[in-house]
Amino acid sequence: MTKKFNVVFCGTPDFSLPTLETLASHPSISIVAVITMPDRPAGRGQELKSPPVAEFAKNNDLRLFQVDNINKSEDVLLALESMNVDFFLVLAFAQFLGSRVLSIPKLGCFNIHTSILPKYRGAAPIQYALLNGDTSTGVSIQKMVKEMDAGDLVHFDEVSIDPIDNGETLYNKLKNKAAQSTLAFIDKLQSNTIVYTPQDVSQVSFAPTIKKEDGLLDFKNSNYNKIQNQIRAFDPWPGTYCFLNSQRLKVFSIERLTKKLSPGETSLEHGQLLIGLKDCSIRLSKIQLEGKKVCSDNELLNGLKNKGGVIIINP
RNA sequence: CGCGGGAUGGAGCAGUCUGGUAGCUCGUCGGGCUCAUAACCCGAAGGUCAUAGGUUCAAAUCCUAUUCCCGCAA
Repeated sequence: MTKKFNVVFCGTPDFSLPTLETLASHPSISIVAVITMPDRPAGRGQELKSPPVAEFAKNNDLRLFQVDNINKSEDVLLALESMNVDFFLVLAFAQFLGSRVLSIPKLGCFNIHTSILPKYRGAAPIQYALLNGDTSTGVSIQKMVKEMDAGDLVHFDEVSIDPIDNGETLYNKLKNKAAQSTLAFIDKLQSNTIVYTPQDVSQVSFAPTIKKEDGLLDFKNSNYNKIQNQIRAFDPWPGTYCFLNSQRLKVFSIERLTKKLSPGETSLEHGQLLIGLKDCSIRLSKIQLEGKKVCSDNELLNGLKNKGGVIIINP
């Protein structure tokens, strides 16, 4: 009879679901607890919403804890300490685990990270891979230590980044790959073939949290690749934007043109919205004015002819 | 009840404040001019003005309620 592992799963958004489902249906895994963030007001109506992981736990009768800060939740810590846990699996949890939590499970806490460590430690590895125009990234599983994303690697899988990938498609690729990597990791645990590989400290890079303002397009000081990668990386969140006569204008796709414009210069031709970059000029082909729907530059300009001129401003 | 914008021919928008004949830029269809064109000219079709009530001689416009879409914020 094979050993059955007692596992605690920590995660919050939909990103965690395939992996959680994989665990839940694995014959060698017994999920003894699921930890996630509390319900929060979300969306336009500010209605209280449960995180996807909480929904899953409720629907599958898993023991669920929803806490803001696990390190300060004494009752949860005591409960976890009494459970004879083999290991924690942490994926997109949005909380830091302190040393007391790390010491609870016998085998340790393992974190699934969406880059190949030591590259892109931090909160936004997916976006940074796209921002930098990387052609591949991956999923790492590391044994957690007190320093963020700095633990020994126990497993990793590579994932290719195609030119058409954006934040959403890469997110989905990695979401599913994380579940596969988890299976491979469990196999290693069962066969006792885990190798702990320290990270090469000289190769460390960081991917700090993305802020909404990071989506501001600076046409004047950017070249084509930078703008293109920015749009890819931040699609669909947080989105990229500039300003059209003081109104926010989201940019969804651009086209490269041979037309020569000086950096930052705007021009209207044949119903197209053009702007110069450092190395070429582009057309803003799919855009959205605040309060409006996504449409083409042509459609937007048709409507604007009833109003005034058009200027793109980058504050 | 977090803040704000919006719903008008197939598309994007004016018109609403100050009630009185449905308008603009496109697209579509037909014709003309071109070697030709995303060019230009002429003509045509196409709209229960989101929904339901109310006020009025008269409502896209004012009042009330509802539905849906979107930006911010998280």
